Amino acid sequence: MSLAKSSEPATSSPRLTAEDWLDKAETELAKNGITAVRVEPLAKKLNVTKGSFYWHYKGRGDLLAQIIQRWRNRSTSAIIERLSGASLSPKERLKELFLLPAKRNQKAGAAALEQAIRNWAQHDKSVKEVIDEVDSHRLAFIAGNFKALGNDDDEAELKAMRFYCAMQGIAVLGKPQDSQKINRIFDSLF
Amino acid sequence: MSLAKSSEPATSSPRLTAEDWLDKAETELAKNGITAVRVEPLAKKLNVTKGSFYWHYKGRGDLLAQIIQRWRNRSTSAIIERLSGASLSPKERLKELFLLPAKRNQKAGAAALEQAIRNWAQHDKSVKEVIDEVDSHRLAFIAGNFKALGNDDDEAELKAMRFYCAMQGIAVLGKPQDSQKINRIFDSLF
DNA sequence: GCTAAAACATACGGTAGCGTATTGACATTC
DNA sequence: GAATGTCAATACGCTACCGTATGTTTTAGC
Repeated sequence: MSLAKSSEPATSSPRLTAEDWLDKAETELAKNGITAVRVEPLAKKLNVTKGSFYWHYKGRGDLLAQIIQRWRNRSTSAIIERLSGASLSPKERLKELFLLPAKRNQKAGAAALEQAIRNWAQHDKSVKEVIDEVDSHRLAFIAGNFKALGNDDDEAELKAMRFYCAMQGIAVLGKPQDSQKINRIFDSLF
Repeated sequence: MSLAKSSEPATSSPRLTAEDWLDKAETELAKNGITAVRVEPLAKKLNVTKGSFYWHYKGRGDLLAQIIQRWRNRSTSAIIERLSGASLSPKERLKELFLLPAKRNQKAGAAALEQAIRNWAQHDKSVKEVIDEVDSHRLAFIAGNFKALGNDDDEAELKAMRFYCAMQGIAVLGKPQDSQKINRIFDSLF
């Protein structure tokens, strides 16, 4: 059986990769905040000892740095995907974006992850910079769509800000929120 | 000098009260999150040892419980104050509320405190309950003002939700944000 | 000024986590 | 099949923090 390429070790591979650690760390971050992503507890959840961790990473700080880096890349490229996601009108694009936090298609709480990172940024300046960058990126994207809908630059900027604030507000309130009311709020933002 | 009544020990009183611990804990919570409110570090910042703390409180959990309790009381009574703050039109009331996070009149970041608590609630169910209660309270207050402006129940509820989401969104983005733009957003929410 | 309570200090045992050093188990390559 | 590289286990020292137990000092009442 030399047709190896065992890219998927099914349930639990005997060996771990650096990404496995990142994934678990991300999950833990989303669930319990940045202070909960510790190497020894993570090791237990991965059924290994921290001896493994310190082979893949220089230390805890290294792991945290890579977490925020990966999130930054994904958050910006995710928008590009939607941008290139053709066959969508500007308003449809915005609706997709608006309903993201509510949707469950995301891998187990992308909204929770963002919340956790946003909170993390309150005590970490470098993380705050990443968030500001992502926010600017998103705002530019949203404003672009409002312009495509016929708004002038000034109006588009304002509506984009209002749109994004409402989005984040819904996420922060963190209630189930019947989707009907959310839809009506969406429609009232143009 | 028997004209005592030393209610204000000026800079640093020789003895501490339970409220002094609460204040410092609250400050620490707002600045660095709930995991940063630890008894020994707090003791250092208060220039005492934890021997003092364990006289005033049963333990760390006790302190945390009182923090959230005090915030709950203040957050609900604060609205009542504004309600009774007469000589204000409904719209003026809403504007006051809307601009709260931006204002610096609050004692060193009431917005940061709320953010920290909101995050804390993500890993603590009992805290989440308190937040939900406060949110409901505020939403009811906001909706009441929209009704006073002539909106029917349904419309008022929707606008209140949109208003509150925008508010929280602005707070969560946490940028300096020129107040002019915020004012325009406010005006567009009616 | 003696006393009891209030406010704080000191000292202790215990846990959890970080990071390092050393060694061990496979796997690959030659 | 011996060397090398990859991934992980074990053992260690260290720090931070919790909570308790037990002094010690300050304050107030009489």
